[in-house]
Amino acid sequence: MAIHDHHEHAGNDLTRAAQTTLEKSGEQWTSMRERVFEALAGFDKPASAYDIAEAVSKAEGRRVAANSVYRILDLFVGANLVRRVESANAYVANAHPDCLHDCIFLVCDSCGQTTHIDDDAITKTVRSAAKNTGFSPVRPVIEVRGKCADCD
Amino acid sequence: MAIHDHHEHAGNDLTRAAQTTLEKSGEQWTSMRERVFEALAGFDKPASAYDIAEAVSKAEGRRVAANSVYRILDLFVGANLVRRVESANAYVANAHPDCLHDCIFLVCDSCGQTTHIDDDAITKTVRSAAKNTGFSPVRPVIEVRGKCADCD
DNA sequence: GGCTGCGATGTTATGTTGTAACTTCATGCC
DNA sequence: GGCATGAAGTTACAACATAACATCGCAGCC
Repeated sequence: MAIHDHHEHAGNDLTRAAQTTLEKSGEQWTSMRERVFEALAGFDKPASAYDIAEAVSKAEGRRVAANSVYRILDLFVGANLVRRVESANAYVANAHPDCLHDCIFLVCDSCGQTTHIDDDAITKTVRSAAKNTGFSPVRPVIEVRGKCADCD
Repeated sequence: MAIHDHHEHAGNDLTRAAQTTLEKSGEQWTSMRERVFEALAGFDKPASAYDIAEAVSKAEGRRVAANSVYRILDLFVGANLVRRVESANAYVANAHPDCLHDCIFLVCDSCGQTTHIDDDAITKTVRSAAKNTGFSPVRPVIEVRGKCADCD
């Protein structure tokens, strides 16, 4: 699937990888951050900040404000632990926070399932097409809306 | 800029082209629709539905609800008169409603200026990468965030 | 003329997503 | 203890989007 090899983390392994990556970037891995990360990783499709706030609230037995979740998500996105799916206003945990990619999301319009592919050839082409028009690309957003194999 | 040649409309010409395209798709070109289209075309960067509602309200001297604007924008997007910039929650008039493209937006994070390129080679590659994973692509969303030549 | 059907628009309300400003809490350090 | 700092809580609000229902205007028909 990916052009190069890298390790895909899952479950506790993923959480540990996230923790390591975050700490390497000089940030703390707090229990609140862990809960947010695990809540997000527990969804099988992109989750909104409010979805996460609700999940954490439930798990926690107390009210957690969306606000706090946003703060943490922003931090996570900056540290590559989490990606934002722009066309869905939602977030997904990054299965390999330890390597940096422009990534491509395939978002099913029926069921919301979102799969993630890395294709550096495509993203490089997009970046250079942008550069050719005098634009300095920072972050390509490449998402494909359509139907997943199950819904098709 | 574009891979193939097509006519870029502007000003009144663009409005007429939009009208023609919309009518060809079996919809009416009402005065309200014209006002919304012209308001959008009058912005030099992507405009939100609320921006447009405000512009039309001002031009009209009466309050126009965002709601009505959304309805018309949805119609326009469906008829290819207008494109939605997902990563900006905003809309732009399509300079050539008469031909259908997956299109690529370059969005400046500083000034909001958004330029539009058509590169069918890229979009075809993206579509086929999606197909290769069993996904049926319907609408690629390809946007590049970065800095425009002026802001760089 | 008056009735009816229909598409467009208006109106009001509400849901969802995202930020801002300020407070409180926990921890480490002096 | 007192204080600095960063995390998290609280409250308020701004921005984006949709839903439900009322009204208007016009074409077709009796």
